[in-house]
Amino acid sequence: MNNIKNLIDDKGVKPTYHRIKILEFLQNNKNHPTADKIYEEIVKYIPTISKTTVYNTLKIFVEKEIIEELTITGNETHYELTEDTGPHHHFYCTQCKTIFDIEAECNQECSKKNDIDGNKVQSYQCYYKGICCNCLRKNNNEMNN
Amino acid sequence: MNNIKNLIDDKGVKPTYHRIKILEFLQNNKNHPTADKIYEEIVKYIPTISKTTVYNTLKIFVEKEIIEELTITGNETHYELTEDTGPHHHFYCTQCKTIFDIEAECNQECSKKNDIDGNKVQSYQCYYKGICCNCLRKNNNEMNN
DNA sequence: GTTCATATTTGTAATCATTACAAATATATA
DNA sequence: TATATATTTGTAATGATTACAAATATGAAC
Repeated sequence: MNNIKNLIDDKGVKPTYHRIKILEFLQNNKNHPTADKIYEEIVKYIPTISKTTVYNTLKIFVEKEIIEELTITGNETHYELTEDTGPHHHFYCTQCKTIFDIEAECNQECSKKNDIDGNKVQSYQCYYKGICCNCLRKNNNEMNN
Repeated sequence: MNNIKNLIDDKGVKPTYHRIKILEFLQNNKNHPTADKIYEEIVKYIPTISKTTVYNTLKIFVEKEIIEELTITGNETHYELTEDTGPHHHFYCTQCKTIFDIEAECNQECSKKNDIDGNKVQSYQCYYKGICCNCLRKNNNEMNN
């Protein structure tokens, strides 16, 4: 709670109750939620919160690089904390729509560049799309029945 | 023209006039156009074409892996030919909204995997977001005036 | 060539995430 | 306490994409 407050404060963002709760949720949910998912969960605890506030807050957090946005699926943005856990890739399962982390065993150097060919880099993302192992197994079981 | 016809035919897609023109456009425009941009240009030559046809066609092409979709910006999908030019990254300028290729000097091996940790890979993308060198220069000039 | 089944295309309406915007509320400052 | 500023809220608008049914074209069988 307090470290979250400081995290926001340090970036020059006023740590309001709403903002703290949203960041807290992202810290406890590493499954790359969408704005809508965040709203659905937060509204259980803050019934008066509006979806616009969630969008506004997420936008501020992205600008301040407190969180990062993942644009993988094409129709909704997912969010994650700007982690201290080092660079990682993402896997998006087109069947169950889940996004999960993939250890980035290669291109560590790419992720650290803040300049490439004279262009100023603000963020770097890599993602795989495909069928996750859970769905593969499920599909296989259904085939054999 | 004929090679495009064959390219479509080989993938089991009937090479209709619309489909050939759409693929032809993508072959001549390497600037990662959106569905809307493709429609705008094609409709000049085929005034009766509908936007739905463009979307349908692009979807078929993606399924057959004739083209690839880039989901970078979060609010619209960009398309490019599944190139024979080897893997590359993309740079998205948040100021001028341009997408251009970046030579992939690292992680060549990642892009070739069709299995990662037991998950079946269908596509792989890496992108940078930031300010391109043209916009940087422009911004700099404006500052000095 | 005609008939029939199928594939493709079209146009319109719906969907859904996100944003715009102005009013309402809370917060901080004098 | 009064006033300015920041935050939050609710509603309406936007815009890319999809759903869907009707219209049209294509191809095979006769």
